[in-house]
Amino acid sequence: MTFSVATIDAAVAPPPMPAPPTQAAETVTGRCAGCSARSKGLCGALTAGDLPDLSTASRPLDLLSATPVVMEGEEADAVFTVMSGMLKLYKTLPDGRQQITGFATAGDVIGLAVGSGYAYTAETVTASTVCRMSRTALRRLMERHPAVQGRLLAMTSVELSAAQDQILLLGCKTAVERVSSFLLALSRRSRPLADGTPSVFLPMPKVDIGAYLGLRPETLSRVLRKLEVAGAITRLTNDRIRIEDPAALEAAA
Amino acid sequence: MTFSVATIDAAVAPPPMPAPPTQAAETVTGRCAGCSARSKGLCGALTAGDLPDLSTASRPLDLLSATPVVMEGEEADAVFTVMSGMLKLYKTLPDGRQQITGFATAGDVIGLAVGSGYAYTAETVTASTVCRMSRTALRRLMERHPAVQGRLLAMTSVELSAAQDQILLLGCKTAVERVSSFLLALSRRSRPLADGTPSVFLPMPKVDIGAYLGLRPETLSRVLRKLEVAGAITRLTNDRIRIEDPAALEAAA
DNA sequence: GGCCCGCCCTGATCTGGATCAACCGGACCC
DNA sequence: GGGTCCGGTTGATCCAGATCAGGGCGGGCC
Repeated sequence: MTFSVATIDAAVAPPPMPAPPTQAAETVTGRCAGCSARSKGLCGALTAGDLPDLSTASRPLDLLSATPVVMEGEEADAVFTVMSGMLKLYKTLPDGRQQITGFATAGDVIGLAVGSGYAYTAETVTASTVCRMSRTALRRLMERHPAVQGRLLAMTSVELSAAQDQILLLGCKTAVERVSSFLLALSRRSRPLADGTPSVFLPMPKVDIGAYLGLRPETLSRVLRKLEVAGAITRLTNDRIRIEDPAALEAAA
Repeated sequence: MTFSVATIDAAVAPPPMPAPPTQAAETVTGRCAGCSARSKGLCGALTAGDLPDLSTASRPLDLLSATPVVMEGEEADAVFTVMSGMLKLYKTLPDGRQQITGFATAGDVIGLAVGSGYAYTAETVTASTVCRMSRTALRRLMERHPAVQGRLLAMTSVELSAAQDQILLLGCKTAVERVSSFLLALSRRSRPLADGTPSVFLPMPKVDIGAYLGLRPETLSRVLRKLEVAGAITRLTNDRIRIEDPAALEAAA
């Protein structure tokens, strides 16, 4: 079952990125140099002089939305760094119920596996660009550059901490508390609007946000309405919310 | 606020372990050599020749039950390896609600922190022995023995995977599914009874199991009764359950 | 244009687990 | 012994959120 890779290849957004019009030498050493996620994720652990190692080890992929990247249980033969866009990571129960364990954005690394199989499915929610690196290439990179292993440990630790926060959210909090916590967490990671008020961008469908927070979409909708009536938020468009009263959300979370 | 360490010192089970009656040289190099958790946790990454490094970096502590070891938010100046006993790790909301994020047993490392403060509180549920290592000693050990960092990464990855399983449990599963999953997970990590049937040991109070599974103790009690009536389990004592029908639990999980 | 389909919202009803309350039995202390 | 305390269990009731049902709207396609 190598469905995921086949799917990725099939879903590469046309046109499949023509060769850059610069010199041929640029194509390998320069690809990573100009990468927007260059300073994030694993790559941030390397200096400019190490860029050739990185460029030869990885390959960028442009993906349409709703494209699976890794599938839970499949042979984990590669990791992916998100360069742009957003992916959802989720686990599925035998009867089809799904729990989204996280959303990945630029700089996040997906596909790190403990055993041989991926622990979750990852699928784009918007058109995205990811950078593929085979597991063996990652291992080589770690051996040659110990800082990469350190970075990997730091990133995994941050993810573990986030997962424990999510356990607290799912185990203890009410619907209003969950949504408030979620909006606050997102707002801390996004730029405020031109007028300075914080806002959050929600490109994923409401059913996915619900699946992340352990709520049905109907409940999410009702909670958002309640927060709006209370004056804590304003729904600008379907996928953007302005935080009117961060303190109120903080109190509700 | 160094409440945790002060508490630990105060709670060391008397008598405070008299100096071993062997040669003085043994006291440093030999302590780790005879450790029952020697092959587990961080220490398993080191060979016998490295034992002096380990012995000088760490110090064992005997603790009574209900003793806090690390406190959420406190300055994270040390990590602890569990040698024996069991601890509960939990997070607390401002209003006092608590979510247990995990139980730690022999070989587990607690107190790894992303920032400067511990991410959770850890407290013994039974009398336990833990081995304290300062953060700086751990850093030195990692620099001198790169394998320790690799082991740390592997352990953190396993914990992350477990945390994601718990997110799935809390976000999707019903009470019966949660309890069944919990019993199965525990039974996989424990020895079967003399007659070969699997069993689980539950030294922690029911309210703690509930706080781990996102259930009230009343609900846990009712679910256990239901599983017993269904013939899937037998309650031998208050703290030991025999798994009569693993397949039934599997189906219910 | 008109149709369809997916997403979202809202209202009505249902229900799994929480909450409230009472009781039991063992450990501990006086 | 008798009391108290604490953990566990059971029963009765409640309620937050799930489920069921219907309707609106925008975007893609014929």
